Amino acid sequence: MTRTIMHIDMNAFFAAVEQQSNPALRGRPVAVVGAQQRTIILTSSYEARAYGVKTGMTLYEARQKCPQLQLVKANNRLYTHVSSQIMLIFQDYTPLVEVSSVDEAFLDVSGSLHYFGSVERIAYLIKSRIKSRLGLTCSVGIAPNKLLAKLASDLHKPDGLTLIQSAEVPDLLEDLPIEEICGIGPKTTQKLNHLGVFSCGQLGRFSVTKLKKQFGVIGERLILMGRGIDPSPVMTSEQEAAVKTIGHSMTLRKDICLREDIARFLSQLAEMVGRRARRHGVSGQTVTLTIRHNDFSTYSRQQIQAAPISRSEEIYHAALRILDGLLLTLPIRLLGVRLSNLHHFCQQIPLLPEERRREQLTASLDRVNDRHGEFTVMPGSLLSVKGKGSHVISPAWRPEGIRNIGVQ
DNA sequence: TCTGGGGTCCTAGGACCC
DNA sequence: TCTGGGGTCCTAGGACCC
Repeated sequence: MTRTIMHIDMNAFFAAVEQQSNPALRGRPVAVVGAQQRTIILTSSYEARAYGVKTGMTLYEARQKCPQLQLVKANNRLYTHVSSQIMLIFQDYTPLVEVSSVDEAFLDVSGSLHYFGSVERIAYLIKSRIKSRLGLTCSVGIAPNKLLAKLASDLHKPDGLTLIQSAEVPDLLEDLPIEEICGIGPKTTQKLNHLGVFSCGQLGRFSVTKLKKQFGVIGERLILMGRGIDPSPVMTSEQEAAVKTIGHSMTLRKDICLREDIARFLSQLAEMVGRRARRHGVSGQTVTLTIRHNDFSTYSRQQIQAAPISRSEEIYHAALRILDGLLLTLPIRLLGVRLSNLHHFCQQIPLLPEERRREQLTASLDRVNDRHGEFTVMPGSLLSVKGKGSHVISPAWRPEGIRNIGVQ
């Protein structure tokens, strides 16, 4: 059966939200940056993009490109709040909503087409509601599957609406560069180019055997990608697999060397991880310590615990044991603590339909929050203890207000 | 005062067991 | 006077995404 999948991608989301909440920023080159000292460009407005400012750039680089760039520190509470309002709008058009990130979602509208007349009508309604209620634009892609819907939403930005019909897929893909496909990154592109594959058309016709030899399991998927085939369903938060790892890491304001400094940060990271694990109702048996040195060399070491743990002190001590087994020679720039091998230790089964719906919403918002690291760490500078000069990591940031949003 | 943070999935190699 | 082979688990790292 032919499906109708919609991918909705908010345009320059963080920057657009900032411009919306502060009119002085409208029409100007704006970049949203992390709250930490050592940060990068998280998102930039279209005005800033015109100067070449891009996600991932250092502040220095961005300022070189655009000296009058307005830098705004990320206001995660605001973005999550706006995001949740957008996700609620989607629910009015289909229950099959997959929240894939804070500013993106897939909708399977196959079953609701007849209520609204056409898929274009649904797209129009969604776009105009987001625009009038929140003042934001989005790009909508419509196609028979997620892969193509995602591709479609990328074709026209900002404020785009792109429909890909099954019949036009071969023509569209024939000359499309492979790197346009979600899932084919720089390394894979490079390897494929080396094999003489540059377009999706070429990829779709390439020898499966050769691709499997070079890429393993991915090889088969690559062929399908080249042909625009993707049977994966739109997964609601209910259907989605349980979280598999919970971790926090942070680039420190200054590089550190002393064990007591390292230990202090580890205890804070362990607390953040533990708190989140307990909130999820899970404990984990594997603890991983990640270290990045000032030369950017990065490595991780893990240890299996005798039994699953979720208490912060236990996670902390596990991380410390790993640390004490290492020979450190360089200053440390980043520390990370991760809990995996997770087991559920309690189950809640909401019974009432209302409760159930609320649970579902909470779960998707949790994902919105949890998937984005920049939402979880507050600036150490804001919380540092006066006089002591210590860097203090905040508790995992959580939008308290979110749970109070009416579900109507 | 150059380079974030949250994840998922896959793989290669080694340990270990039968 | 020789050196199997399958399976599973674990570890560390890499590719990729937002």
